[in-house]
Amino acid sequence: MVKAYKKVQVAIADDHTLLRNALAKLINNFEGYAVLLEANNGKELRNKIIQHIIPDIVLLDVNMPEMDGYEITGWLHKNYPQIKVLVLSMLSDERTIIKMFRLGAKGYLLKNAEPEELKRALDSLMNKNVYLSEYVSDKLVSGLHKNADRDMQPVVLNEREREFLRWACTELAYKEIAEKMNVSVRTIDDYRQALFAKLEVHSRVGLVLYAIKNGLVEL
Amino acid sequence: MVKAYKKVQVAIADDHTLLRNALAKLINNFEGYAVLLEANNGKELRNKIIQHIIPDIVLLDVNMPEMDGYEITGWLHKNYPQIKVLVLSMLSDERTIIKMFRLGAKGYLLKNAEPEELKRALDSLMNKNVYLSEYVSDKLVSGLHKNADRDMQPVVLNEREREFLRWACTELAYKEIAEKMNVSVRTIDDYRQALFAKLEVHSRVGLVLYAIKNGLVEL
DNA sequence: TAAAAAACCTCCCATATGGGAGGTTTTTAT
DNA sequence: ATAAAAACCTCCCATATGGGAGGTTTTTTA
Repeated sequence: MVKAYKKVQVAIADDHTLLRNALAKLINNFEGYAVLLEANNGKELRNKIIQHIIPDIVLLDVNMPEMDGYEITGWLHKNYPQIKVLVLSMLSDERTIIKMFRLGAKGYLLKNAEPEELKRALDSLMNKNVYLSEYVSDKLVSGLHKNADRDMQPVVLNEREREFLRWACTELAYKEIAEKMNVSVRTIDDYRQALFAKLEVHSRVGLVLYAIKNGLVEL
Repeated sequence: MVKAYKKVQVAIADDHTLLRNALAKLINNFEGYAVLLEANNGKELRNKIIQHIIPDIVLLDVNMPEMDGYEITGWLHKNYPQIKVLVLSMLSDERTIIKMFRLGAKGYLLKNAEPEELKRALDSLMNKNVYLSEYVSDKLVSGLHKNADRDMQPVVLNEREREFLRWACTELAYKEIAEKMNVSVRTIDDYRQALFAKLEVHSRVGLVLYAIKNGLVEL
């Protein structure tokens, strides 16, 4: 605390209070870093930044209520491009990783990383403006290889499709879903086919998995 | 560090290294508590305890690879009943909570709790041998109300059923799963029926939802 | 205002899924 | 040693699901 140089200011946004606080402690113990602010979700983070509490680095959970990691990353990239976003996630799928980098993230860290890796990531972000673990680099490269186009533009669902998707994550048969949504079973078939195409799945289980992975349903 | 009295020895088992380490820091900062050991999963924790590294309290994640929270809690309760288990979970469904308490857990904490609540929980565990947050008490009571019998005895799946359940959370058809598991489709039907009965669902979507809610599959 | 797309529909068909009645063999527990 | 259970199987049947060809009506957008 008697250091003369200015510490790197870190912001943490994560709705898991326990993890967030613990992370803050961890980071405050890192040489040269200090936690400037903590937020429960993207909206809270944005509000504080708007009030001129400007961190150098934002440590961000992908899945948050109110304003998730995607939104806030996009907003930061647009309005405060100098703030470096380090994504902290439990998910290790290509899509999420690629999506976050496209939105402007500078690094991606899995939640089961070692604390040393977090330190390395922060250092790398300050020195080289980017952090890529071997694991993430692999995912990025192989991901870019595959579908240069489709994976890049985020999937957009309309309200009707989202509603159907939520019902699909239910033990109701399509016939029953049709009744719930006041349409014929055939229309449900159309929703299903549209979603199958958009989400690149071919079964109801695929729909359920997508919906859960992307937080479109409550568990 | 110059305290005269003996600190309460805490063990942490969680596969999220970052959270685990951070939690350790947090707890080491609590007056009167010290982290004795950290483990990546239940099996690792068990091995250390067998080697006579005996904590007073175990802080346990429900969802871990190798040996999950359920197994290790049952094992601890049977072999080291004096060790108090505090469950740390992201899930807040009645079933999980009730299951853990039946298996011998002494407290249940959500991962988005405040650090203060963790401190309170630890204190309560040492003083009163139990910790119930208001939230968890509610869930317990309402849960007990409903199905006094079935919900109480924890659902036990065997290895074959768990394997099938993991495949069920896949876009593979049962026929393909049968090939993967080297059994006939009819045998798969048996697994399915057994699971439908045990988990009280009646569709594949129900299986998927259960598996995800209970952390039996990786997302 | 014309074209496109979104929202809804009918009829058809193959395969997947869920459910029931029965059976053998191997493993586990008493 | 014997009973129970777990693990595996055959055959049958009804419904659910996934996929295709085609159509009307309303809303959006160029």
